[in-house]
Amino acid sequence: MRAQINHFLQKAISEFSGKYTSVVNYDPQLERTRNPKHGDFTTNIAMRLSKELRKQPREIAESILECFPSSDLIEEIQIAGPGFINFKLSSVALQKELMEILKSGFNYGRSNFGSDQRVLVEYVSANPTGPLHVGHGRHAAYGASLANLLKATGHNVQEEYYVNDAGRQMDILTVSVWLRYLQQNGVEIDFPENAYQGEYIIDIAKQLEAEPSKWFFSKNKPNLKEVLADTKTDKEKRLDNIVAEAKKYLGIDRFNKLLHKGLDSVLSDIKSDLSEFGVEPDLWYSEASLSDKGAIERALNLLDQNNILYKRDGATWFKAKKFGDEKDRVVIRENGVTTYFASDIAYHLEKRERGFDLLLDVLGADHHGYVARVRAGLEALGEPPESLEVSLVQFVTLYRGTEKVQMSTRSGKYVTLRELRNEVGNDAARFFYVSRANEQHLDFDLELAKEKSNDNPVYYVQYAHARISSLEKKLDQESAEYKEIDTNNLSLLTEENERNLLVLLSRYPEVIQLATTNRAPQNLVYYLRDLAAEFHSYYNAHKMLVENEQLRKARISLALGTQQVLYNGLTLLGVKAPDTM
RNA sequence: GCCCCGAUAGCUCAGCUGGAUAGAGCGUCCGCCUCCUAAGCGGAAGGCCAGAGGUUCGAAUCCUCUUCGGGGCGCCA
Repeated sequence: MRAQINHFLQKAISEFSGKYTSVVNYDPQLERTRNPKHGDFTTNIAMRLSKELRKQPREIAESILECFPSSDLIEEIQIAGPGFINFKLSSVALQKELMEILKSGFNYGRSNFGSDQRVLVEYVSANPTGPLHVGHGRHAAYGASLANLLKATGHNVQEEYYVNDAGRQMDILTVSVWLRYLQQNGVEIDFPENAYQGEYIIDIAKQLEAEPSKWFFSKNKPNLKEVLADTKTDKEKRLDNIVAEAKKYLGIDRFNKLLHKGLDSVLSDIKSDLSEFGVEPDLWYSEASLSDKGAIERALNLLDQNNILYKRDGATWFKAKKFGDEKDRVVIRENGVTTYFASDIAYHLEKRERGFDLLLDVLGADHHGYVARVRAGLEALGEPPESLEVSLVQFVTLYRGTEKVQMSTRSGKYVTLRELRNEVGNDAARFFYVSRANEQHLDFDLELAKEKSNDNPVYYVQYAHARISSLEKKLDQESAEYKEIDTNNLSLLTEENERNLLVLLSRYPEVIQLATTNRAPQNLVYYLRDLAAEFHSYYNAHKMLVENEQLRKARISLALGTQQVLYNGLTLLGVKAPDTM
């Protein structure tokens, strides 16, 4: 719709500007109006050309309109205010659009706007050291919705979860399980406060009891007393000592086997949690696999060949500053172990090598400092810096009514995504998570999300869909002739409510495109609320199933078109469109 | 100290690639079910868009500074 009129306008401008060569390719910037008094679309082109052409905007507008092709899509064109050109859509145009919705069904609003650009959306990527919490839920909902939007607009999308299954945190996970297991078996242990505290560790340890042979435990007790009692050394160092003791006691093979017990357990919990939440990454990319196949070494070698690495204080540094970062960064520590950052350069290089044009990372706002550094890494390896795009997601604060729910990751006392979903339901969770701009802190009110009332925006939108389903059900009880749908008399849709609804429906494809370009699913959320409101308003003001057959069928068509758009939009957000409520 | 994000109705927030009288929900107040789902609708009140400059025909939107919040600045991940 918009594209069509934009096309006319461009033609008119280009014809008009034959006399003024400088303005041939002006983008008309056709926009929807806010105020219905100004028609449906508006352009400010005349005002923008005014200075350059040294003419009054209104005069320019007149000239452009002389070149504007006549079309049955436009009912009225007006020059208004300081020089806006306002277009009012004809009822024919609106009817055509409704027919388009009914014909295209789920494809309505989809486009090839992205022209098949290959986009890799990486999101959540939470460390596999414990269950997902409510913050990760926001990442999941945002990332998945964004991926859906990109797909709907013709991008070739891969969704990925990067599993940080390497490094110290895995060792800590392993000893956390081990120590809990030992406790269960009568070994007296003062569990370190900086090991993982959560209940789930105890659960994993309990599952070990079912192992056929107790390969990770033997009669001779580990020599932990000394290590644990050593309160003089730093507690992090002490934890490392415990790890060392565990490796010594178990041997590296058994230690790794135990590590995988813990990892698999946590990861399978994360996978099922996300899956139930409607989030299914195409690939779970293992960090450990990167070093296994030598990708990190290879990336570092490439950097070295380009003379971008140097040694200092026993460590190997990357000249990040040269590429816009605020300081250089370590890639190989003094102890010979590569840093997380090194893995990340390797991973992102590898993404590019897999052929992705755009690497879209959804990260926590606390990672913002890290963006410049990874981008620097890519650039140093000859990749365009703009191939990495990052969407930062701010934190979530849970409220129960007005009361803040206290959480602390350290003590393992936090509300998990699973708990949240069980309490408020998947639909409310998905909807609430993406209602807020990703860069805004989100206050998530559990009470409101649970509420089955008009206060709850999820139900409000779903209710509009269900109401229409209910109409259909009514139709089904009637004669074949009565329930037959035909769109031959859409011109009978002359009520103000009907026009408003038709106009709003025709905006849907533009909203999808806008939400995608802005990386802003909330644009769609607010649109769906508006659409639901418009429908509820119409529904209350006018009866759908009227005696007059032609009018009835026209109204049913409108209702079905509305239902289709609600369905399409909710589906992109991962929210169900129920038939009954 | 440096960097990122935010500040819009009593509350929670949209709007931010500049447009014409600044929007929604909640809350407050007044109405609407012998009628297709009242999980709904109609109406009223409520604003110096944090402050000050600047750019522009035009600024909530862009730039600068200030104030107040949140977060980040590791040879952690």
